[in-house]
Amino acid sequence: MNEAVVLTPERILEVTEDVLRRFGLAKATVVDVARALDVSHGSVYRHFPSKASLREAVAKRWLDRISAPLTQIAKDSGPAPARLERWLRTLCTAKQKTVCEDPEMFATYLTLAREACAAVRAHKEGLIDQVVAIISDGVKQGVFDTSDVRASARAIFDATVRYHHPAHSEEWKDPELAARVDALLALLLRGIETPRRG
Amino acid sequence: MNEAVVLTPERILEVTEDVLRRFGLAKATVVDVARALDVSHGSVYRHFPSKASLREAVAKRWLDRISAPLTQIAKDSGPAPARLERWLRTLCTAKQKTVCEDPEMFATYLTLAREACAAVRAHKEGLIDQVVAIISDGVKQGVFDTSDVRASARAIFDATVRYHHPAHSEEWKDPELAARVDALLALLLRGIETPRRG
DNA sequence: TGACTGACAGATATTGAAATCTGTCATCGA
DNA sequence: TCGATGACAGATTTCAATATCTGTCAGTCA
Repeated sequence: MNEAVVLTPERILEVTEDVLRRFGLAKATVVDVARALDVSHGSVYRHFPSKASLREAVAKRWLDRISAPLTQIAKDSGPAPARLERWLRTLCTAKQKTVCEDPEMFATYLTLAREACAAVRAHKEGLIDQVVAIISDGVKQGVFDTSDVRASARAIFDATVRYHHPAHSEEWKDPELAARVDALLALLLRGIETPRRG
Repeated sequence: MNEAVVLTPERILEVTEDVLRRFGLAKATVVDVARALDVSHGSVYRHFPSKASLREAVAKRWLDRISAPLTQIAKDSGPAPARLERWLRTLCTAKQKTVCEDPEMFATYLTLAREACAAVRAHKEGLIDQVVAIISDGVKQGVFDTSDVRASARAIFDATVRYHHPAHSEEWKDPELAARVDALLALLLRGIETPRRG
């Protein structure tokens, strides 16, 4: 039966993603996951208290994979405006790449995320914190001008929502997408940068 | 039968909205509409070629009701920045008011709009045109600074999407909503306004 | 002892037959 | 003549019986 490999939550999650990819969200059952792991479905319940919590964990893993490269940019040093722009572009491209390369899996993750709204909330809060970090740096560097860093961070995050929120993924096929993102980012950076004399 | 009132598309649409409100989107049938009008359902098909086209017409009516007050603001004269802000606030509040006062009907309109994507596209184009008009005025008045009026109009429309696109209506319950809209609009206006010396 | 199993009850999903609805059109009546 | 009607075929939805799944737990085995 069990091929001498220990059953860990991590291994269950990997196989679950596989099963979701093969069967689709609607058809994938806990029994399928257990079968793919070559254990009884009772064993899966030893690590996850419910199917919902298993789904939530898959959603969380996906959100964490999105966050990882962004955290790096937020921690970097260097001019804040370029970093803010790179951070926003990385966020948008990450989502747009998934939907483009694997639309079915994107739809699956989207549904899972909708169910795991607490995890999504935490994910968003984490992202806002990163924008706060970059903008704070910018204020220290004298290149950003704002009286409320957190409010500005949220405003910039909200303003770009159309290009990273899955609800708008249908509109990412637009051939003018890149130009529109450029225009939006330029506008936002102008809105937060310290006016240069001249 | 017919109470001496002529059967017009307009009257059908009014009654259809009524039927949708009473029965809900899923249950409302063409037969229900015909019954409410006291005619046979064949008569309804004399004015609308299909149920889909009837639904589309209801969606269009709703979108037009949203547009109407905005068109007025776009046509007004006066300082462009204040007008742009008022236009955006009116757009956001119109949507937020519907979802707050009649969430079921809002959900109905939302589904109808999703089906009538051509009508929605035209609606959006019309709205962008209005923003273009306001920004053009601003450029003439010397208060707005942009090299591409249409790109700026789209950027501003996109940037506020979170506060007027129905996909985000769940997030409009946030008690800090007003403050967040204020911060966003301030940022956007700063981004497009001609820098003042000082 | 402690991870795993598999039988079980209740919840959920599937299925196919029956009912209803959509869209058409020959016919009616003003 | 021309809008309205209502019977009809095919598409869609409903509903209830049936099958499958979720989550539990007493019992097994290393």
